[in-house]
Amino acid sequence: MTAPRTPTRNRRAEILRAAAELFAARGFHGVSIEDIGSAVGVSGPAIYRHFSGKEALLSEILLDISERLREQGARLVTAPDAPAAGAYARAALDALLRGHIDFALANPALIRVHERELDNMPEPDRRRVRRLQRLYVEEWVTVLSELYPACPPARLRAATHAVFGLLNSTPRSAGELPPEAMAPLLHGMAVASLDVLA
Amino acid sequence: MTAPRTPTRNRRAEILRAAAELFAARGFHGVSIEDIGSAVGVSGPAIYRHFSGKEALLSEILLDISERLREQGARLVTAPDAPAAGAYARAALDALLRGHIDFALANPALIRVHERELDNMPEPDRRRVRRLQRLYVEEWVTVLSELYPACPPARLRAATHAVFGLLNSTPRSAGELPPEAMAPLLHGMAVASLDVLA
DNA sequence: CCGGCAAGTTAATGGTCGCTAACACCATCC
DNA sequence: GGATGGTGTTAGCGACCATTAACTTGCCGG
Repeated sequence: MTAPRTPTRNRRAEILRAAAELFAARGFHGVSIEDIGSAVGVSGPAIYRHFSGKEALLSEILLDISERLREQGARLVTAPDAPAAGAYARAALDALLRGHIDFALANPALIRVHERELDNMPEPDRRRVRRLQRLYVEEWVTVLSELYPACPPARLRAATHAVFGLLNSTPRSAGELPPEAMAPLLHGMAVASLDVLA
Repeated sequence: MTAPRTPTRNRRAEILRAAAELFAARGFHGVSIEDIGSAVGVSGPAIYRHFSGKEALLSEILLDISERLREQGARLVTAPDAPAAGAYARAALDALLRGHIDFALANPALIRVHERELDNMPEPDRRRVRRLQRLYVEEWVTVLSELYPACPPARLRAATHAVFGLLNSTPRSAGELPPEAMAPLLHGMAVASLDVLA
């Protein structure tokens, strides 16, 4: 009765978190299975009791990140009805920004892995991640095209990628400002930068 | 007389360019010496005729990038005299932006390597690159502190990193827009985003 | 009590990789 | 024209690494 609950799930989650942290710090090829094992107090091949291989780890990490971002975006955009055409889109953009910023500030390591390690994924899953990323970008483009209807889609997409670069700077500027100061700064900078699309 | 000129220098430069491209595409640990060799039509250990090892390649690439950026920044900031206090700083920021954007658009692979591979460098050189990067950031902060004197330095530094993220999005949004359209877009977005520091 | 399963362990295997060794070619200089 | 040095080549060595095999241990249902 006092026995350890959910024995497998905890280890799985532990391993995933440790692997993400290590991948963020040293890159996929710079981390060995042994490294990941000893990071959770277990040595080497014990990982294979929970995952089919090293690539499976990366796949699960990246799929989880992409799904969380995409789902968050979809939730916020599909949600309410339209008070006034422009005001709704403005609120949706605000929500997208807030969601992305919160995620980036809370999980700088995940953002780093998401940015860097796509090409090290096995093929079937890579396509899925790319699809999710594309859908997420399209959420942004849809909202932005409502705010800036005169702007061609290619320009909206380029601006979206630029804003992602801005928001994802969190792993690089770690420690410069506390998160409570960083969040509104990034929000303000993003909104202002997008206003040149008008 | 029709013999190949500057035999060593060309090979060296060729190898550096190929290595940078490969490092950008697959990451330092994802590229083998054999890969680099065959990318320049030479096989494997021939690289060691020109470089002492794989890490030396990365060192030379990163030092070159950091020095080019820093030198460019220093040149533009130290250059002219001050017409009006604010107008000069405005021009200096414009020059910094133009320089960084031109570099990023012309060399997306180098930007990628510069962003990602610092930790794979051997220690003595890593410190030098970090110093150059810090100096480059300080150029920006100095100019910005003139434009936004009320803004605390930590905030200026965080904003600078964010703008770098925005400008360095070029490798990710490749092909969305032609460079002639991308450059003014990034310039405008950066200027606008920095204006929230006022 | 006991068979089975989940989750570890260490040892071994096969492959890749960085790097060195040993040798070959060819221009140039005395 | 022979020594020299720069630039290649292929073969081999030692290290590391992902993965598998074989074995241990402890919990838990019957």
